[in-house]
Amino acid sequence: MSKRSLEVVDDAVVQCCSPLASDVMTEQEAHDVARIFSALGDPVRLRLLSMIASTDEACSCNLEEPLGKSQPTVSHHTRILAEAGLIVGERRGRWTWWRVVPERLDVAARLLRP
Amino acid sequence: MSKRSLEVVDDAVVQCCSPLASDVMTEQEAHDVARIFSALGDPVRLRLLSMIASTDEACSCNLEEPLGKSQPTVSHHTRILAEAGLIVGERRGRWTWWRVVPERLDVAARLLRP
DNA sequence: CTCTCCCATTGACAACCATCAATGAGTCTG
DNA sequence: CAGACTCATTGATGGTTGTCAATGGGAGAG
Repeated sequence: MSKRSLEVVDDAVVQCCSPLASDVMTEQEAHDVARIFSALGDPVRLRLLSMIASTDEACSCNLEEPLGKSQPTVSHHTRILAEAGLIVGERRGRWTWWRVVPERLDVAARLLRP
Repeated sequence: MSKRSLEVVDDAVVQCCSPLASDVMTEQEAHDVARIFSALGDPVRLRLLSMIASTDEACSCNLEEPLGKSQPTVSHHTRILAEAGLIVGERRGRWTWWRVVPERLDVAARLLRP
C-alpha cells in the first residue's frame, strides 16, 4: 500500500507537516454515504425529492408532468432514490405512492454538521 | 411540453390526486445544489473532505498517500470540491493548504432538514 | 542560474449515467 | 374476459466521470 516505505531513508524528517489520521472516514463508510449523496447529486432527482417531500405522499401520476421528463426516466430516478433509502414506494391499487424517509436524510445531514 | 394536453378531453377529472406545486424547487436552484451534492457523491472526495475537516488546515502532501490515489487524481478531486465551494486552497510557499468552508456545508445540510 | 520539488493540466481510456422509444407485467373497469 | 391504464424493464445512444502516465509551470534550495 505504501510504496514509499520500501525506501531505506527515513522520510519523517522531511515531512512538511503533521500527519493526518488516515482513517477519519473508512473506505466502506465513505462508499455507503457516497451513494446517498450521489443520489442527491442530480437536479432532476432533487426536484423529484422536493416534490415528494412537499406532501405527505405523492403518486407518480403527478411527478412526470411537472418534471418534463418521460415516464421511464422518472421511474429510473425514483428507483435510484429508493435504493439510496431516501424514499419508499407503496403500490396501492393502480398507483405507486412515494414518501420520503426523514431518518435517511438525517444520516446525510449529520455528516455535514456534526 | 405537455403533449397530453393536445387531446380534447379534460384530463383534470380523471386525476388520481391533487396536483403538486410544480416549482417546489426551481430548476436553477436544483442545478446549483446538485453540484454540491454530486461533489460529495464520491467516496474518494468524501474521505478527502473528511481528512481536511479533521484539521484546521491540511496540505496536499498528506492527502495523497493515505488515499492511495495518484497525484493527478487527488488534484482532480480537490478541484471539484473547490469548484463546489466546499473547500478553499491557499498556495503558501511550495505547498497548497486546504480548509473546509463550513457555511457551504450548511447550505446543503439545511436542505436536508429545514 | 540550475536543480529539485509540489501541484496543475493535458490526453487517453474505460466505466458509468441520463435519457427515451419500445415492450412487458400487473391492476382496475366494464 | 377484453380493453385501458400505470409502472417497471430492456436496449440503445450520447454525454459525463474517475483514473493515471506524461508534461508543464512556478517556487524554494544551493
